[in-house]
Amino acid sequence: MARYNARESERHWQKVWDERALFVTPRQPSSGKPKCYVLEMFPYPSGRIHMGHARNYTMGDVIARFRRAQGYNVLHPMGWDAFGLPAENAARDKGVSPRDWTYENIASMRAQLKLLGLSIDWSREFATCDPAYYLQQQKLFLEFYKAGFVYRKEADVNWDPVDMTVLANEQVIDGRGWRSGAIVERRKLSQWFFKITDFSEELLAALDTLERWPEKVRVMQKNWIGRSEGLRFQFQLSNSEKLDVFTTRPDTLFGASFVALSPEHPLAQELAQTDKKLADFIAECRKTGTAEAEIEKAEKLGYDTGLTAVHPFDTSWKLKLMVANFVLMGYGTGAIFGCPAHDQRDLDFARKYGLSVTPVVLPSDADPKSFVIGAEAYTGPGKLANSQFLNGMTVEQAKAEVASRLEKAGTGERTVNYRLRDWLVSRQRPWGCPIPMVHCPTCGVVPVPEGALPVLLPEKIDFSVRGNPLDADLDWKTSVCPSCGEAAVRDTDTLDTFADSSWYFARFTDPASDTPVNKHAADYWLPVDQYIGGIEHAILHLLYARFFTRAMNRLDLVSVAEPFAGLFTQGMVCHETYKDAGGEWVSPDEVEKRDGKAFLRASGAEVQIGASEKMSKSRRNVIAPEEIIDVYGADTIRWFMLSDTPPERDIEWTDAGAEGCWRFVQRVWRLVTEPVSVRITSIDDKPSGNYSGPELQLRRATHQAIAGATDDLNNLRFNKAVAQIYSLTNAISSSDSSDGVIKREALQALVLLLAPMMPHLAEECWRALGHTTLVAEAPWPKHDPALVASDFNTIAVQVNGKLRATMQVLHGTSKEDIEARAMSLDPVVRALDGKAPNKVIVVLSRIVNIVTSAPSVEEKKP
RNA sequence: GCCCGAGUGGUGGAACUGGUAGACGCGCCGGACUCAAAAUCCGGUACCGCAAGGUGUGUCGGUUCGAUUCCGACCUCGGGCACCA
Repeated sequence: MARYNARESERHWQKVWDERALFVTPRQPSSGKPKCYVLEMFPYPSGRIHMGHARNYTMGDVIARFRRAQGYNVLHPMGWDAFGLPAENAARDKGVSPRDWTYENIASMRAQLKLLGLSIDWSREFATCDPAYYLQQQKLFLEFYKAGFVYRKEADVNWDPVDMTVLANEQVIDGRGWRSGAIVERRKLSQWFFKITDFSEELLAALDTLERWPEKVRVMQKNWIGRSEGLRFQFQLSNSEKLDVFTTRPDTLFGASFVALSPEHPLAQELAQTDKKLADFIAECRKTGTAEAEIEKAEKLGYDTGLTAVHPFDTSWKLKLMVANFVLMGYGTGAIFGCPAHDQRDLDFARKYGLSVTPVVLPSDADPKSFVIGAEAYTGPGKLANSQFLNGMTVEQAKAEVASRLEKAGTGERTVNYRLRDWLVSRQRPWGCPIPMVHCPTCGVVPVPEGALPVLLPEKIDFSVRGNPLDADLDWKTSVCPSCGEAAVRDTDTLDTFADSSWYFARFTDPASDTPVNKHAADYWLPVDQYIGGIEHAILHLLYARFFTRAMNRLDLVSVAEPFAGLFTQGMVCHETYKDAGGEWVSPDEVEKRDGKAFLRASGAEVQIGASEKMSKSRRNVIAPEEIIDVYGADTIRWFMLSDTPPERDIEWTDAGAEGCWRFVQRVWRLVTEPVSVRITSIDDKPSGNYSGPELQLRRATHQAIAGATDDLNNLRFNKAVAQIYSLTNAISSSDSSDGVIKREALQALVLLLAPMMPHLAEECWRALGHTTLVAEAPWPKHDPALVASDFNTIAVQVNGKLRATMQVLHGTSKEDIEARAMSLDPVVRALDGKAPNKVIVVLSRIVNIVTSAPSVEEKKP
């Protein structure tokens, strides 16, 4: 029998699926079927598909094919997140246009993806750099603008000096730009923002409704939004101004020993105008970076303004007004009152400047007379002390009391503060969606009228200029004011590319719509039932997409508020790393492995085997998917990605594993096609009547595999579904049954279960079994519950909790009979050694535990 | 520092609501077929022990007839957040 020729078969079946437009989802999906929208995070067209893509898209494809077989209307589209800096860098380095570079990459990546045999509806494909797409995005931007979800303001922003653009807070990691790794600088610029903070509360609250999201992602978003409840109130200052502060600990107000402003606080700035030393101090503070390490070792520094603040409950009590480097302008009001006894930062500060430290919350076990604060602030619960009318209250009671008194006095208000800040979306980059705004000297900022859209990018972008090429392109930049008709200039910034990916899933539901979203189509398909991608987007993309969906929902463009009902974050693909004697990274294809050691293929010199790490160019441990497809075929790589490792964990690519997958492909093919004494019968034959012996055994294995694999796929446990299929394969090849009908039933089930995972092999086997239809169109097999439950149970027999024997017991046997049988077993008799059982526990169909005596104290000790 | 998650054979990993720890894969060992090899097939494979048996799920303790699973403390690794008042 000929070996399975993956290359030929895969090409053939891909052509057949394509010709029959099998995966093209109709515009009018058949009614009466449930819908299922399966989506993987769309790729950036870097030029090549990597193993991470292969894993991601294989998982999505398995779900899409599985749901299709189960009778769902499935939507499974693909597109390209096509704006972004790599295209600009390529353009600058190679002198090509970013557009050509991007579309060429898309063409080659599309071809590579198609080799994987994915069940994708390619008729819905688009790239975010298509003018047809960004036209709709500009419309959406203007709708957001009209609704007040977009605004422009001057603010201190994060400037990435390498990528030459501003960045959103989410894109600054440890003080560095997320792409370039450059330390970001602070600049005061006028920029566009999306008002994501309007949605803080609902973005937070709705996290609890996202039951099919990983807990981890929900926690990360929760922390990022950072809700804290507290009190905002006013201090009367000695210069007769008023100062707003925010606190989460109003209960500690009688422990206050100073009031502090952020160096960036307007009042601090104002005072600095007439106070040279303060101006110097503020300048000094600005120098401190925002990187983690710097903050860690940064000393608490303060400057006494000479002003004082009046304590809200005691007009004779004056608190020093300081400017302190650790007070952030971006949180709360940019001003605080310091209570050193109960806040570590305030304590460090107070010790340095000799300010008073009065404990006002005492732990329940503390002696009020002797309780003092040492080097550590006390932040735990307790009773109030040294606090006039608050004395004796709990922290909660005192918080409420202070809040209501200040609210009554009209100088305070209970508020909720969020860490989340508005999303800065302006980018000083030319390869992005132009912001459809015009700046007119007389009318100010004016939106481009819808009829004048799209604002197209220029045909040619000149990268030789300094700064943003769009800004330097006078032809492009020069425009007229839509309002007064006079000369004006375009906004030369483009939108953050994360905006592009914040609504593409809605666009896929009708990519030809002449409005951003066809509400009818979107309402049918949304939310995405299963979204799959990397954990690295836990905050960035996933938070932005949630915001966009909510904003679109408020504008009645879509009915859903949440875009992704189910989210799955898959692990990375790793590979061993190698270093030569000189410490240089060595690529796996230069390496030969023998006896657990690695040698250079060329010279035979031994190389050091390092840790398994994420495949990356810098470590040279990349395996290209197309090379594997070329040797073994797509089904092998797909099977590898699904086997063994749970999908959320990192998987290690190994040659041995790949060969094992390839051997399994051949094994299935042999099993289906090899000549056997019992020729499997016609496709219409179905098992009937009662079977026993090997026939019953094989039928059981078949139906258990169907039940198990179905359950595993429903729960995205691909590795376990794979194990079920292996078990069924073993059962078929070792079966003694000579009944062709039973064998056909088993083989068909095997092929059907295999179909979502190894679709090409499955088609080939399906045909070999005599079918003229496609397995891709065959319904998912159903198990017979009677065959999954066995008549017999294997019951474990323990003596004093230790396993001594097992026995086969007919279903329905009484406890008494089970106990009697257990007692008569040889190993049990031996273990009992004449002792009478004290107690016998019988759990039907599971276990018998014979206890001779309650373990004495001695016995329990080791 | 705070918040998550994970520690199981040589290895990737199974074990449903506490009930036979190690399914399934990889690797390894032995055998068959072969002149030989590849491929394939059969058997074995947690550890100690000839066996009976004993020991084993990061460590220590607890609850229980029974704990990988529940509780407490700790150790290690991974991830996230971090001057957020």
